[in-house]
Amino acid sequence: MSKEQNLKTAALEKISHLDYFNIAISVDCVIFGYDNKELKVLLIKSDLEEFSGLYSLLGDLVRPDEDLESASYRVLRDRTGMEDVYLEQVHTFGGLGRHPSGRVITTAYYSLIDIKHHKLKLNHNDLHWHSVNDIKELAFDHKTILDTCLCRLREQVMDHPVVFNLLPEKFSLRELQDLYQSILDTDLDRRNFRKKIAIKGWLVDLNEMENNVPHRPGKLYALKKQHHRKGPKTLVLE
Amino acid sequence: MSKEQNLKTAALEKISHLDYFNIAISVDCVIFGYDNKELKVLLIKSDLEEFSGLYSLLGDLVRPDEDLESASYRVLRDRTGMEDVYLEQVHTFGGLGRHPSGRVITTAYYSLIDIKHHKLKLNHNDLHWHSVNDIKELAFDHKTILDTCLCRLREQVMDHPVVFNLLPEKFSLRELQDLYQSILDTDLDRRNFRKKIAIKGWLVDLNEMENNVPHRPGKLYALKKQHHRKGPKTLVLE
DNA sequence: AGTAAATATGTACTTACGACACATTAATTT
DNA sequence: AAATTAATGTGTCGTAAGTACATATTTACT
Repeated sequence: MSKEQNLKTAALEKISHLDYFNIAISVDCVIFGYDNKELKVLLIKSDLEEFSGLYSLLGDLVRPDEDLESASYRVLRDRTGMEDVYLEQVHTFGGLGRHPSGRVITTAYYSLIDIKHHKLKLNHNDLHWHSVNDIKELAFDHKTILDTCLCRLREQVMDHPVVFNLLPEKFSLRELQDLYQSILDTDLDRRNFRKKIAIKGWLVDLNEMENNVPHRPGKLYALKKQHHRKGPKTLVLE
Repeated sequence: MSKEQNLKTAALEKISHLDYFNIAISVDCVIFGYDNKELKVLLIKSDLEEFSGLYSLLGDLVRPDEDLESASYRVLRDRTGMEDVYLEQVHTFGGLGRHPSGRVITTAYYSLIDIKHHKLKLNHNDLHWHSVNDIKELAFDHKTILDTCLCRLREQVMDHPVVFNLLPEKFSLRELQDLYQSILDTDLDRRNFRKKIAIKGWLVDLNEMENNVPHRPGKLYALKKQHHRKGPKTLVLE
């Protein structure tokens, strides 16, 4: 290798080394909620000029002294005031042009919370629940991120007892079915749905009844303790 | 806010800003192969003193001008000489202590290649195929990464035609069953396995026979063109 | 020619899934 | 108080897929 090439290589390496650390990493949380028979997601008005008028997911840069889950929980805590929330990593998005101010790679998480239990810390802020079905466009690549997380949620819903995090502790089978229908965006046969849920063995019959419903009240159920899934998803290996 | 606090905050922000860009991001590839009825993974001797004697996955820092898939393909190309390889993102690992030289967040991919078709570019290097079952310990958190990717592969195997990337173009049903058994680490009933595969409709009967086998030769099959899955996994939304 | 080893195939049993109808209960209305 | 309304609660049948299991056939090898 010639002397010039050596110099050139050294210079390149120097630049490269600096650039390697010129990539920022963030987390974005797709925070799902459920209300009025609709699946909702928590969004905030984008503060970037490029995306003025558009909403975006809740996210933040990852700090040097926290891991990815900690960063996600910080975002969740700051925005919703909630702590023990179901959280699951979905995908990392690293496209070159995804952030107008520079190179930012983001890891997307989805989480499930009971809307009723959270006091929006920030009514002064432009933070609101939006019906997932109504969302056509978001800032950055956040629409893709949302779609990816929704897709993951739909994959999970029948095999894992996660969506109970969207409901109050006690619920009727009708409420549960309505929730499933919102998530899957389909109608389900009531008898087959009940059979399917019964087989899972996830629920306990509380021997209580709904009240304050304008019709015959249904039985109330709760998720069995052993199936509670709060906190970050634990990797189940093998 | 007092003046001192202001100064303090400004200083903190300065430090924080620098630190934000003091996180490096890498990709690690779990490159699976299949040979001698065993599932293999491509590993290299770790070059870090802390992990001397241990093997590690193949990875590299992500360059500022490439996205995550490009970085993974670069690693694959450099190490195996192969281009059109199945690749799927699995998980991002961002623990604080995972890299001894500093903060490195890594996105893990797995890929599937036909061992026979790749000319190990680097026999001089300490690059070798290892039986997945024999691996007890790896450098960094790479054992966890490997386990996570193996877990994902097992989830995919029955529902998606991906493992054919591990086989030559033409194969017998016995070879395919052996492969499934290696991946799932179980015995499968031959008749039920064939029925299950037949129902998928993934294969074409080539009307050819094995040869050079020391027993009655079986029919040869190939994956239908329409089910070929090369390149990076395409996100199928909704 | 005989033996060994693998291929190729079918049936009976059980379990899950999907379509579908009717009696019951409580709140509301008349 | 009786009738109406709207939702709850439950069972069957046909179909599709999953599992367990045995025998005849073909080729290579000795």
